[in-house]
Amino acid sequence: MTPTPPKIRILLADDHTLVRRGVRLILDAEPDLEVVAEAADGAEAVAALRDIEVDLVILDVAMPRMTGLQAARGIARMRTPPKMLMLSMHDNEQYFFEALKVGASGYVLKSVADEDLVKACRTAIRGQAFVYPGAMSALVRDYLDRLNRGESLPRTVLTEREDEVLKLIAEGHSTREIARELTISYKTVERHRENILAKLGLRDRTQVTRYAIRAGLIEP
Amino acid sequence: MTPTPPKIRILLADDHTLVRRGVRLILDAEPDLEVVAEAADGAEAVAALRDIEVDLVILDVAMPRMTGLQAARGIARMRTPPKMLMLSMHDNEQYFFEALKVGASGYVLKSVADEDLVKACRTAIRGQAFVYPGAMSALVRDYLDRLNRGESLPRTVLTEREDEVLKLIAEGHSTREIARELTISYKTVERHRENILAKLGLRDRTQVTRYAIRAGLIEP
DNA sequence: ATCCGAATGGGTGCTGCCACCCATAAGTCC
DNA sequence: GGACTTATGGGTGGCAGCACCCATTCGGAT
Repeated sequence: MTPTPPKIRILLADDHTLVRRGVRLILDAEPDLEVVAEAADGAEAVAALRDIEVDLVILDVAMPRMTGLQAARGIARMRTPPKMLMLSMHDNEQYFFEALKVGASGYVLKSVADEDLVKACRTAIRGQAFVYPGAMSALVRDYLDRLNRGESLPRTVLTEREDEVLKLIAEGHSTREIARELTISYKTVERHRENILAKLGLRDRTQVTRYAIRAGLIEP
Repeated sequence: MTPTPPKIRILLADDHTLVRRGVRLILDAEPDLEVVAEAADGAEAVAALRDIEVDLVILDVAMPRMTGLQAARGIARMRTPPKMLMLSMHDNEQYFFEALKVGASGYVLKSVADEDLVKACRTAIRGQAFVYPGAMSALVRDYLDRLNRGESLPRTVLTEREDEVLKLIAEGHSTREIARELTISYKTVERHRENILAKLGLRDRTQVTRYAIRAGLIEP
């Protein structure tokens, strides 16, 4: 009897039972992959990592209590963090960038085919970045090219001040209110807002709100 | 050899491959249930119903092109509509009421346990309403009580048209875009928006966005 | 027959948002 | 020392959002 090679140990975090079923079904069918634990939210996933050792964490981007992105930030700060693969419902560039920013090795959609999910796992384990196929925009391609050439880019898009203003905008405050809150001029807030919209490629406050919620910066 | 009883024929509509995997895995394991077709969005589901005959349609509430709720409205208008079971990611009253309003027999969360999903299917086929367990708020309980006493529904605050406008506003579309989308006047959209703000007690589009996300009407 | 709600559309005016233009002080990087 | 970024602030103009006002049509309920 030949000894089987060690399998890639996977922690699966998603709040939807049905999704966990589907993913587990696909991964456990592979000879080199094994789902060794499941978590129903981000906090649970982080807690589980303190008890068991895994090679790869598959995180749903949007989960209650602690979103996948928030969890990923925490996991990335561990001493020997496992690889991370973000699972998302949204074919969305902003999300994708957020995921890479927090240290994920890949980003796959819940609408992916089986083989792509398996491929993403193996790619992530090898330490390479995986892009969900079929939806790779020029923006994403550029980003990955730079990444592969070793260029540093993880510069946070927004400055600290812009982050503050972003949050206040997303919380529904008017420009005037924000100015009062930060004790700066109305015009300065407008300037920050302009920069935020330009940098994130958004059009107005409504989109800022959705962005901030997606990114886990504020609660809905 | 005893003849097997006819299985309940199910159409499964969800845009996420992984969810379809999970649901099919669970249902096909039951002796009396059989997933005979799948669809990746609402339009596909409606189209499929023209070709094949099913007893039950399981619809994801949020799908591209045509949402599950929209599809359900269309299906309900068929000559002999199949039973409908809405599948949602959100433990959310607004969604639940919407589902019942369009004629669904049940509403289950994607986080349900296997048995509950199976139970929901069988309950729907018997023509009874199914409420996802564990998340039945007082509001829902009241509603079902009234329903069982034969009283008419307390009607959701917003009209169908207002719901449409609400979603489009929350998705970041401008008044002009919405007018074009719905092929109505700019002023009419403004009127709907005014009514929405008044009815929900909101002040502007930003708050509408957060409300819609909180209510689970749109994805962040 | 009447009344009401829902959907449609118009007018007017205020205010806020957003896109351009401009500048300066302080800090960092090379 | 210059180049660059960040944070600060001003001006101007256009258009959108929002709050009021108004009306018509249609269908269902009383």
